[in-house]
Amino acid sequence: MSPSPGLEIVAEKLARRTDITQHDRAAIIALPHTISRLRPSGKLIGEGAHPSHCSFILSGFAFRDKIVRSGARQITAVMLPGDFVDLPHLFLGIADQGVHAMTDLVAACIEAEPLRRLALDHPAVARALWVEASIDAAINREWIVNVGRREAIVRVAHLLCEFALRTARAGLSGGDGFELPMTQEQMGDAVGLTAVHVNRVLRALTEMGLLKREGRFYRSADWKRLQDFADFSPVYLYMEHAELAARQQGSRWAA
Amino acid sequence: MSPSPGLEIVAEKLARRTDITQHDRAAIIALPHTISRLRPSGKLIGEGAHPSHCSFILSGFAFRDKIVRSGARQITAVMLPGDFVDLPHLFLGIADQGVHAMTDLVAACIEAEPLRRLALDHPAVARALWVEASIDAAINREWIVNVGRREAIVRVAHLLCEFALRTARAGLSGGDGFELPMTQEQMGDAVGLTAVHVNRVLRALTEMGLLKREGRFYRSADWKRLQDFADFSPVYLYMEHAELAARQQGSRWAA
DNA sequence: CGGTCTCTTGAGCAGAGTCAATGAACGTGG
DNA sequence: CCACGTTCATTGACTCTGCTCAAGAGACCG
Repeated sequence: MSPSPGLEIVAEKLARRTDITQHDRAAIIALPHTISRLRPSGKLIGEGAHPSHCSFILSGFAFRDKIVRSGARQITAVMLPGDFVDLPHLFLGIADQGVHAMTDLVAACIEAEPLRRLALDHPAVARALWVEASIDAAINREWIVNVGRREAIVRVAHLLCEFALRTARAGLSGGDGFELPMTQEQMGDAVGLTAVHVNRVLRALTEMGLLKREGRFYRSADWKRLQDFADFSPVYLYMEHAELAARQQGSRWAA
Repeated sequence: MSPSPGLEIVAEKLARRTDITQHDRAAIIALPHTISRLRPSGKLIGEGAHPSHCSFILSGFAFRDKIVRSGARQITAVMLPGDFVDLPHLFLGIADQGVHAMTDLVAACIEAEPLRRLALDHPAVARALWVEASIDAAINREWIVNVGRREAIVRVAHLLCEFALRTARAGLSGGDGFELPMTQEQMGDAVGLTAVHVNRVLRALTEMGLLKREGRFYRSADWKRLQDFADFSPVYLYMEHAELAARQQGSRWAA
């Protein structure tokens, strides 16, 4: 826990979608915070906890989950560098879900109360945070659809399409594919399948020529065709127009 | 569309969780709006539309849904009187989902831009709306879990438990049960099952003595036991303490 | 009184789960 | 440097939950 790397990157992130004044920016950077480093499966927040801070991911992946009575886990969200981890709980007292590191993780833990005050006193910041929270919720809704009404192979394809775009937006996609640092068990927990079935379905996608895998690195020879197969439309990610146009045209890693 | 019934009730709703000044209250009531009446399945917002207003339900039920390629529908949320319909889209340009009336519906359609301005200029209002949006999202997350990781009969029981509390909070629960004006097909679309299977599962719940049905009116002889069976914990509804205590003790309709 | 919508129930099927075993990759301690 | 334990990926055989197809019965409406 060192207070070294500043919150400039948080201000950057918020400024990407919303006009932020220099004054707002300074207020963001001045927020009290610590830097926290976690190992895979390390706990950021426990289910039922009263979070006193709101984390922002600097590097690594994290996920939110809930455990059902049978012991099964459902992952409700995966967060990438540049995502806020705790926005859903910022104005609710209790976390209704746990948050864990998926990989080695570095996060800026911003104290919640100052952040709430900042949001309420700075309309532009409020707006920017609100948009982030709204997108978080939009992804939740798409996941309900994915888990509820698509067959297994389409679900997994959809998950891959989502992360293709999100990793690209986070600057993690090298150009012709992306690394998705989830075990097949975690993928199953995200889309409501067992790890065994995820494995079979990944094989099927590969055999169909829609996907290439090397470990956890995923490529597609025909990105557009995978999106079609996956019933994937990126609207719910609410990406900035420029970004989306670039991705859609395949400037990054579509064939 | 008549501007008659005022927005006092919206101010009330927001004041239930957050302290709102008289000034805030006046600003809310002054928001430009119309009253709209819809028949079942009438459209409030189409998927892909650019909503220019944010509705608040005065009476009746509404739901949000998305259609997948196969033509199947997934309901992502059901809204009751006192719920905001469009909060998830307020600061996003496009609606990623459709919103329809489930029953005869009366809603106050508040113009979006003035509402946004109000929220940004009045911190207490922003906070109140943010909390509402956060609860909306919390329900989404619980639905992901329900659809992804619970077996059919538990899913349906969970849905019933949720609406037992939410209808009670909305003042719709008569005392010993509640009316849930959804067809079994809609229930299936909400929990990721077919109508046929919902029917079978409702029968099973009845035969287990956990549920009594008369048309769409649902009762339980042992509310606590149904909650246990349903793996239901009301935390995610973030009800006010007083409400929750009352419900939990069965002062309304638990046996 | 016919048409439509919803609920109900049966019979058979299949998609995804369970159980189990094997192998690869990796880290760790001797 | 190697033996071992752990985690993850992979594959097969079998099971079962929930789906599909189909048909009938009320209820309601024009």
